Amino acid sequence: MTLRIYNTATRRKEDLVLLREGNVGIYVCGVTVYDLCHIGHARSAIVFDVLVRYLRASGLNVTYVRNFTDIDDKIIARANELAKDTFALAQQYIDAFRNDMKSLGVLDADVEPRATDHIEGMIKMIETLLERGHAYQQGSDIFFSVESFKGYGALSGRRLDEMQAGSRIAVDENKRHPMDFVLWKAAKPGEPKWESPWGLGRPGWHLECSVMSNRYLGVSFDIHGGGKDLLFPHHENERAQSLCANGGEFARHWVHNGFVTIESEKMSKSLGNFLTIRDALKSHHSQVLRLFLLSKHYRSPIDFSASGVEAAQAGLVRIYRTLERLDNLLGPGKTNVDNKAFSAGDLSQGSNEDSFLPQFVSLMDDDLNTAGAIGLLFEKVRDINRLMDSSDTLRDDSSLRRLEDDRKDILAAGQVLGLLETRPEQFFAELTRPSEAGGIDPAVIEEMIRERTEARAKKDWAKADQVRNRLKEMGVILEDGPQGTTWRLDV
RNA sequence: GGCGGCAUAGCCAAGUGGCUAAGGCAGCGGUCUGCAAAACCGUUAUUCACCGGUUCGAAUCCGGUUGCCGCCUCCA
Repeated sequence: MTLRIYNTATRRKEDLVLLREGNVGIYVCGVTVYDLCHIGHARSAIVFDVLVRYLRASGLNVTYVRNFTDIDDKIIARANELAKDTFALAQQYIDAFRNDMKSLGVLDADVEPRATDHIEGMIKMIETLLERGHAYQQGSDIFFSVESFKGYGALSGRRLDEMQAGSRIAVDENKRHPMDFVLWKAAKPGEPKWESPWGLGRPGWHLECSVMSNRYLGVSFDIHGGGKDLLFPHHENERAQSLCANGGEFARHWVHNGFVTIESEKMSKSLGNFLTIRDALKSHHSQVLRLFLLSKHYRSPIDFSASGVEAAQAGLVRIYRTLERLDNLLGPGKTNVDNKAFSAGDLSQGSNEDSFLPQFVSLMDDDLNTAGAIGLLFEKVRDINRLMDSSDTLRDDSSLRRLEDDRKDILAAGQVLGLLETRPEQFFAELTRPSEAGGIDPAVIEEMIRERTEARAKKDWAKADQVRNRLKEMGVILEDGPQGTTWRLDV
């Protein structure tokens, strides 16, 4: 596997060349914990979740760091609004984040550090920046001097003289250059504060990521990720500080995911058009949301719409129906497949380039083309159904073996995408739970089916159809098969 | 003002120099079924916003036009 992934810093797809062979260090900017997460956060988390799952499945040893920013202006503002303690507020939303991520099937990062646990490191870093002439003090505030770093702007592709600093927000008059940013802020009364050589205060944004990535991954590491909106100023500033204080390369590869829009507009609180993960999960199954969010390339904007998610659900139902058929034919499949399924050795064994997994790998290797990979999954599903439809399959050993292999393959691919990890019957049960399945009594359904079966035996089709229609109105679909009649809720 | 992105069927969406332009959803026709459901088969873009150029060959590269979006302020 050679993952080729777009590097924002060079604006090109590049081979992921690792600093230490076999190991990947990845740092992703998590969330500032002052409110519930929305589906934009979900997309970002899912994209990097898939990246990490894929790297691991390729046999790499991944160290995944995702931080919490738990001290910041917005947290303070929110805490004041609610008359709450900032730490309690942050903790509340860290817990909420963890719950939401779990619901979405997003795996925990290996390290989930918090800014407030690294104040000491931040102070040290500021001292280094001061010593090296990259920072200056104004009163009790410390600023980073963007003009002291000639590479400033290289990451986001901007030039200092082309940016319109202050066009929309007043520039702090203490700054030497309008783009200079704060490293340390003197505490105002009632704000959380820490001791420092410059008096009581708190760190500026950006600094925590520089310190924590360095602490857990080193001066130079492989991948730094986050939403596109973090590119400037956050990542630009982070990079500037880190390179000035630590040297090295900092992040070798920058990966940024695109936004989720609603009605083609970026979600924002001022427009009131943002949807929390919780609310989204009330009306949609988590795997449906995942499939939906992965069905477009991660760098493009994706528009969240009810019809789009419903289409994703219809597609996922199709896959699960096929898995259910496979289970009925072959017995239940393993829910957990070998998570190293995509390492080069495994792939070369008895497979050619046209077979499913190598194709899946080549799509994923091409800048994480999950949309293409999902298309491939559907093609495989059709192949499987076709094979199961052929009448002699039931007695044909080689067909059965092939179906076993096919199932293993799609489950392996699904695992990388964080999909298909549920048993089909459980998936269908979960899918109907949020809707009004509550009013349906299985015993009543069974009785009605018995009634209909009797009518059918007497070829009383009118009565049989009447029962079918009554059930249909209740949202129950009947399926007559060789083993008798089964029922399911309409989804 | 600067920077970046996008435009592919009714809808969603891959494909970024060369076989018949993936796949999903929706629709229509068929197979199966007493009728259905599910599944399968067929069908729905001679064409990829528009104009010009490069090339033996372009949805794919280059230039221009139009439209939409994002960033330059906190944001995943």
